[in-house]
Amino acid sequence: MRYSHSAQGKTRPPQALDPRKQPTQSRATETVNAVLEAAARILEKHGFEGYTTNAIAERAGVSIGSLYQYFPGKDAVTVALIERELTLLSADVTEADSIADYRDAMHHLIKAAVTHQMRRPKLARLLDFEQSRLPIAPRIRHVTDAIHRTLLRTFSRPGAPYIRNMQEAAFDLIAIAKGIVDAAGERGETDAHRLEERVRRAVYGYLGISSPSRRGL
Amino acid sequence: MRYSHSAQGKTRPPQALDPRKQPTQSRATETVNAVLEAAARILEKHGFEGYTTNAIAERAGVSIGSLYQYFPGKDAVTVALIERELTLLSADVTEADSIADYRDAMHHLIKAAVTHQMRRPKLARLLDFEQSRLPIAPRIRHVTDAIHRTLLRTFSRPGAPYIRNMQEAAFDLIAIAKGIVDAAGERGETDAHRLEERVRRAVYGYLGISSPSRRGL
DNA sequence: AGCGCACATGAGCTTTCGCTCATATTCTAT
DNA sequence: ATAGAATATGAGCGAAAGCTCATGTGCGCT
Repeated sequence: MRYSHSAQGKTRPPQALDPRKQPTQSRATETVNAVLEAAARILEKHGFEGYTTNAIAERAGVSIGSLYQYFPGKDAVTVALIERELTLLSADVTEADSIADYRDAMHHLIKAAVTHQMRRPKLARLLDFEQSRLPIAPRIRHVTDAIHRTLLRTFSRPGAPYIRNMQEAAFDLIAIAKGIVDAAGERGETDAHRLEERVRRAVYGYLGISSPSRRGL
Repeated sequence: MRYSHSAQGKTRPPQALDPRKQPTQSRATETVNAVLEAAARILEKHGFEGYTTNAIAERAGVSIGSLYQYFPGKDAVTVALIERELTLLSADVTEADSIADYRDAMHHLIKAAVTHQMRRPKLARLLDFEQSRLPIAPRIRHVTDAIHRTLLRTFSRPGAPYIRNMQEAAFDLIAIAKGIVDAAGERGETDAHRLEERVRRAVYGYLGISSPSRRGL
């Protein structure tokens, strides 16, 4: 009976989990944001090792009681953080929908993926891992689905190569980008452009299209 | 703090000046193996959630005290398990050194990587994560270095394409394979051949060589 | 001023988990 | 058979972590 899911067992009367409910730039929102950023920073600095609710609250400058006023449990903090980060990525990714040329759209997608994973590399990696451990939260599902749909739409463009299994390809492309960037991040690489170029080679190879322009490797 | 090698720190008598002890491995080895396999099974079934020393000992059919007789701490169990799994991979990978043709060697490497990651997908994924969290154990370093060297040797074969940065390429290839296979494993895919084919496309694209045995994609 | 509501606080409860150590058991040598 | 070394056992200790709740504090309203 450890990890509490997003929903709650006990009768906790008031609002709890929803960070964006009131139109006011309220103290509640401030606290929620402070907690999320504190959680992010702790994950980046100490990993799961130091990722405790007490540490998060202290770093956020709020009491532990306040943290539990806005989040039903530790996992809810993590889920909210995942949602926050994925929303940033999603906003970037969906821009591809308004790019006419297929190649330009693909380029944009790869850049978005690499940029996201490089922005806060350790955080992205750790959250990714937690996401696989946690029960699938609808709020997260919603965001990842939007990303996925943009990929599928891009694959269906005029000018796009034939792709046997688009669903599969969408997952694989994300996996390739994450794989290369995460591993590089762990080794301390920081040059996003180089990484982008390498991811592009792998992705274009995967899709069976020749690398555009490009130096001969 | 804890971590360290798989065996004990005390002076263990080399056992067996008495030749009658042949058919059964020593009890120490039995216990160590039981513990490692128990640890593996718990990780596969419950993830880090249920990965406690008491649970490992119980599942291995030994007492918690015995576990600590052979391992200086919990992390040492994990390190030994990582070493055990990586050694299997390494044995497979280094076979590539005795394959004459460059393409055949690459094919073998990719197959080995995919097979390893697919054999016990969840275990491989979790151990991979732990490896990044733990201080670098020399025994593990040794095994991964051997794998890495085989990759570099393969890249240097006659017939191999020009590769600008072989170190980087070696890391990237492993990352691509892990990325694709891990993500697929999480979605429940089990067809190793299909995965191999996809990894090959990405890898060959990355290396800038056209995919051999052409299925039109 | 007085009242009541909304939220903040943090000491501390409860449980879990890594690990120890006093004791028991098994093995080996004589 | 007996001593003594080697090894196994598991109750339980100390620390850590998630979470609660009795109490405190600020604020709007009358």
